[in-house]
Amino acid sequence: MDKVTVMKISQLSQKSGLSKFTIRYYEKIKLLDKPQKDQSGHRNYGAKDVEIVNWVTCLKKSGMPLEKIKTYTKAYKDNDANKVSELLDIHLMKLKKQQKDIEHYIEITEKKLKKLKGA
Amino acid sequence: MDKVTVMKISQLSQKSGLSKFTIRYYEKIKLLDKPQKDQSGHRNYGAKDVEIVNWVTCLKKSGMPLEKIKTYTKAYKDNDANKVSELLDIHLMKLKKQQKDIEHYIEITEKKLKKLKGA
DNA sequence: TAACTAGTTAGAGTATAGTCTAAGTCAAGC
DNA sequence: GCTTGACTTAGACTATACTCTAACTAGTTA
Repeated sequence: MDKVTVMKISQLSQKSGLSKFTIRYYEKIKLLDKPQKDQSGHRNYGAKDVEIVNWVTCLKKSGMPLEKIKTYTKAYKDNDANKVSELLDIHLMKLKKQQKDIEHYIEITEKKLKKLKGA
Repeated sequence: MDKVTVMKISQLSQKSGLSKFTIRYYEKIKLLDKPQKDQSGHRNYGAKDVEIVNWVTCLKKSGMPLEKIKTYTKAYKDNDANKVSELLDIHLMKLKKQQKDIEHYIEITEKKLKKLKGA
């Protein structure tokens, strides 16, 4: 049998951009599952974990609080497709609202700048 | 002389959407100036204060931390137009990055949803 | 074998941004 | 003149999300 991608916490940290502290913290608050450990008790992560962590980061960066992300990943792990779509639909609406807000803030900021530089 | 708009903290709270606690908190951390007080020691706010608070809210909602907002409002009060434009330019760039990121997250989310609903 | 590196744990500490409480003052209406 | 309601203060408390420390272990390298 050939080896599947297996990595320790440092590599997952590098790949995901999250610190080792944060990864362990996410495990502590049960946002991430406890991974398998090797004979020394060190965490072993695979490609699937990278995928999950990156998706969590995506949700987090778009403003979803960790508790909500937890609900989402739970539904995901439970294969509850209905719940997942429902949550993503809501998330999508929020993103679109955010998009509008930011557009608005850009306008305001540009107006302020124009006024400032014109004066 | 006719009366200029004068309001107490409750009305400023209503007009701005910030809680009374938050307004006093912003004063405490020196984000907002101490307003004038009436004979009973109650804060009096004017139209200019509403404007400032709304602008602070705008900056905050677009992700600027309070400490940064403080720097900005300081430059604004100092009439340091150069500093203000500089800060707003940086802010604008961040907003545009945010806009791109959100666009990206919307795409990802829509893709996930399509996959989920198609399957 | 001794040092070095990377990992482990529980739990303490930090940063940011509020949020609320207790105890009090003051003006208006009944 | 007393209750009611809106205000005042200092300071304690909460929530969210990390971030780090101390004390330890296990494997590798000179």
